[in-house]
Amino acid sequence: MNMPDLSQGENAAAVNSLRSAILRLTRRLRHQRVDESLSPTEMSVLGTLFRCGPLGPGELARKEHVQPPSMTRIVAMLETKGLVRLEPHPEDRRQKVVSQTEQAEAMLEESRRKRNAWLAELAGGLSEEEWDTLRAAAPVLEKLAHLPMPEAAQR
Amino acid sequence: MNMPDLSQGENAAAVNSLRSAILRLTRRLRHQRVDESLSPTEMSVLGTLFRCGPLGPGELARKEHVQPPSMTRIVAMLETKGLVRLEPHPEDRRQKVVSQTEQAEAMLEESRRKRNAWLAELAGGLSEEEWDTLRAAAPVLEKLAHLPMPEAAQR
DNA sequence: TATTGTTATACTCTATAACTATA
DNA sequence: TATAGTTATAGAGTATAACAATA
Repeated sequence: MNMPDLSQGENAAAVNSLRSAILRLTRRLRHQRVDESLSPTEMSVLGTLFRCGPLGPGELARKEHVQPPSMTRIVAMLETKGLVRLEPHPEDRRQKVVSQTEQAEAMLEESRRKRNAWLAELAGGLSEEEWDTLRAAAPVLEKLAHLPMPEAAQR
Repeated sequence: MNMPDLSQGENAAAVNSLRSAILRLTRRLRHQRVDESLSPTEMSVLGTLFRCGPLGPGELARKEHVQPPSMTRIVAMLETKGLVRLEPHPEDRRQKVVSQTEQAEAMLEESRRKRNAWLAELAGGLSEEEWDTLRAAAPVLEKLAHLPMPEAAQR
């Protein structure tokens, strides 16, 4: 196992700070999201479908770290809003396939436009160096979000 | 206003990725927190009191990006658990002052110990360079969480 | 009249348990 | 028996609206 010789104390402080920042950012995102009609997780699911293509509800649930019944609800809501299609799996009749609609693509495009406007405003508050740092951190945070967590976390 | 000449497209992609990573991490934190008896926000409030010293419920609510009634509930819960003291303000009888108890300090210490064990396990999944990136990003994310957000976000 | 905090209430998101249908 | 998904239900966390006390 790759186990670098790192300073535990500094990492603990970093994770501490990361954790509270992440919590507060989540609360801000809930209120200041660019699209009022979609919850953050619904947006996240659309993003996943955009990146990965059609997926089953179960696999979506695993990717989003949500339980299957929650994903059932989320997908149903997205279907009601016309952003997602729910079709039977061609080979296994137990499974279903969730895919984006054209409307979802248009919505993602519009949302992207709004996010750019939001960013243009926000950019005034961060220096270019700070933005560099965030750009570098984004993929690491994504990796962290997907990393299999050791059982030790429960001890 | 400090407005660096930055590449909008790259920042939009970074924020997009940050957002979904933050959402997923929040869900994981909810389940894999080191202290089972405290919600993430309760932990965050204790951390803020530790860093800033005694504060009023209103100021705590602003710092945590929560509405005042929510903070009333959180503080009441922490008081029930013996982690916080709620006293009248010496000068203004409308205000109250929330402060840590000795028990809270002991709990934070124990929680820090557990977090170190969790980190020792987690370290196997990230390279030293990735940890460097996270350490650098932590203060920027904290800043982002506290940045006054422009009205443009609602448009 | 403005400010600090609280009470009462409702909503959103997510989870667990039990169930159906298919493999 | 095992797997994919759903239904029914409950819980945690937060918000808004209305209110009380003090400035």
